[in-house]
Amino acid sequence: MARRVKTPPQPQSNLDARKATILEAVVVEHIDTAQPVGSSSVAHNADLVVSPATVRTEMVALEREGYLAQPHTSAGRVPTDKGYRYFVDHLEAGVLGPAQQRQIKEFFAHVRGEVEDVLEQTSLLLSQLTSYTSVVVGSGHSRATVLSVQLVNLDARHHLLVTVFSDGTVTKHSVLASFEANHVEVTEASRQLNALLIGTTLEAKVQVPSRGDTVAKLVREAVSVLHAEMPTMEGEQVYIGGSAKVADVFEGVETVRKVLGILEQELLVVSLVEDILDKGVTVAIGSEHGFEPLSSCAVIVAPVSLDGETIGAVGLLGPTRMKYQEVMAAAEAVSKHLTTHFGGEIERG
Amino acid sequence: MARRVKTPPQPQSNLDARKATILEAVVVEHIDTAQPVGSSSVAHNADLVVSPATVRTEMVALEREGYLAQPHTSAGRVPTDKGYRYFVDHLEAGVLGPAQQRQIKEFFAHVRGEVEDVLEQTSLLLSQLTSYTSVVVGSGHSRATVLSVQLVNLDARHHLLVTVFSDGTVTKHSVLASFEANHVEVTEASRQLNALLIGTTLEAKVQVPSRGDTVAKLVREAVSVLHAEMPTMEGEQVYIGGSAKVADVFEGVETVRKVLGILEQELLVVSLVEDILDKGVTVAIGSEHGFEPLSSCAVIVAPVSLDGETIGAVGLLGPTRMKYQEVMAAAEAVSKHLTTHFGGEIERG
DNA sequence: GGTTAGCACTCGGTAAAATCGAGTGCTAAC
DNA sequence: GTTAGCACTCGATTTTACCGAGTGCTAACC
Repeated sequence: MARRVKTPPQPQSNLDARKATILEAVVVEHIDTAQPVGSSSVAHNADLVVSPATVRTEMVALEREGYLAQPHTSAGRVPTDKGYRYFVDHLEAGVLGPAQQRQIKEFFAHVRGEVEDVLEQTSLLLSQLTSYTSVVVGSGHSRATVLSVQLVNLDARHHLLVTVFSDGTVTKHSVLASFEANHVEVTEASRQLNALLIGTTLEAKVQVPSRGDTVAKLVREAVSVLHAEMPTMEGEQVYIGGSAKVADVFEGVETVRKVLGILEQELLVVSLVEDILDKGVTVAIGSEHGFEPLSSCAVIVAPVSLDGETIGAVGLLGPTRMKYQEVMAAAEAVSKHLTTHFGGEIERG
Repeated sequence: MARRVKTPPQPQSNLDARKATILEAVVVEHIDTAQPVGSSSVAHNADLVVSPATVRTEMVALEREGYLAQPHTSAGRVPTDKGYRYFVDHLEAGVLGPAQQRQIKEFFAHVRGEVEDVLEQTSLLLSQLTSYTSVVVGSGHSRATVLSVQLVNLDARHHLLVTVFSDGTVTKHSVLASFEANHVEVTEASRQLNALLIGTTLEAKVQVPSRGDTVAKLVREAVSVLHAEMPTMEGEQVYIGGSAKVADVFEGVETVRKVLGILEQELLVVSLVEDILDKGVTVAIGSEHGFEPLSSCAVIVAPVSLDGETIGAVGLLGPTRMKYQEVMAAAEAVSKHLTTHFGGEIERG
């Protein structure tokens, strides 16, 4: 679909050095204190050797250009989304603290279990690491091929279709037949399904038998149930870690409520993360993601890829005044580790 | 383990009719307004034909007996946990509004899909119905027998053990072997596993082959991986619906944070619900569940059973001043529907 | 003896007033 | 272009006053 052109990586807006320094100082301090920042604290701060008055003049300019805003006349300045954007675009990559590095290493050295478990635990790790709410998305297995199919009968009419995919995911689907089938027939259907489906993707059409016998009917039923899953894009996995952090990190019950409400709708979250990823961006600030209820949030995402293909993403959600450098470093580190974790798992095998 | 004796069903404390009426009036009004309740509003209210002064005298008594409390001298009274307890114990069963009844019927008429999906959706239904956070717990499948096992090989050393249980659950476990195995061996191991495990429960010990060939080693490996799951009590499913409601329903960021934090630890939630269920109770108010961080919460649970056995539970979590009657009715109705939904599903089969 | 009207009293909540001070914009001098 | 100086603004905080809902007590009432 038509999307806005990918611009973020090359910052277009240019500020002279001093304005940039001032803007940065304001952002840094405001992230730290959550308070509007005044001219004098900026002047005293940093490598600026100018008076507050000069800073003030510059701030007026920055405000006119949309980088800063004033909550009210006699208050300091607060960064706008555009201000944060500039800040982030000009951020040199941060380095993780040694403790955090150790924690990540420790985690990936000891984590084990199914992919799903690893992803879930990773989301906890991330939220612990950053104190923000984390989102870990594993993409669907539309590309995966079928490794094995099995029809298990629960009773005469109820069967369970269990499918194993090449990416290690397993799905189950109830198959409720309008006719009875005995054990032998189910086993035979299972055999035929295997012959039919192994090696195919869910997207592929398969030739189902058109005969009218019980086995053929079972096979048709099973295939249709399996393919019916397709449109729902199932297989998308989402793991949200540290939703409680929302209450810490946002002020105002209303905001907390809204954000929690969004987080509950996991599909929404997935599409948000994928949207951001599509735009080739790693940070979406405030209104940038075009998602009104989250206009006071910033979202940081980092893709997890395997063989050059994106197989998932990790994301972090916080207020616009979030600790970008730290969090971006954490997201990147974890996504890298995830990549090698899964990559290594397969190569080593 | 030793537990407090099951008392709640037969209320031991007896208040004379008037005190009871007053207590009830206070509870009702406080639930409605969230404000301390004064003597005059109680006197005007209801079937009491006494003056505020009399009500006051009674209130002093009720306070002395621990049913009411006064936030400060010149304020009205607020129910204590004990007060709520009395109220709940003497509550006649409520009736659901027609709209809600319809919604529930509608839901169960149209819901379909796997058990897991139904439970998840049910948790959403419950929270929508009641405006509180809901918890739906499906108990583990320790009692279920194995219907089918299959070992699928991903590559020479990685295999996936997929097990189908009689209750319709499916589990998968990675099996990482220290040796290589070819397709034929894996298939054979799969066959032997089936022969070995079908019909057994996870608790049962099975006789594994002690030979040293690849197939036997695979079988041993697979069995041990499968049985290793046992102690973790896996199979417990939890679905939490409407966690965002927490922000609406509790005042004070601190409380919201605490409750959300608890909800995140799903294991904790399960054990809480099961604990309450164990005590034979359907409502746990404030400190009754002995779980400090939730001391400002009330939890309502209703078991879901099948063939006389408890297979799960639905729960609702709100402030102690929650709408008990409504919520209990909703919980009961939904749990009944769930029971028949699953019961019917199997019988009809 | 239980009930009630009357009354003094308490004390949180709200509102108005006073105060403070961080921060601003402007101007004039450097 | 920079800066010191200054009047001004305006949110936040504190102070004070006040209101009134609600209490507990007592004395009268039935």
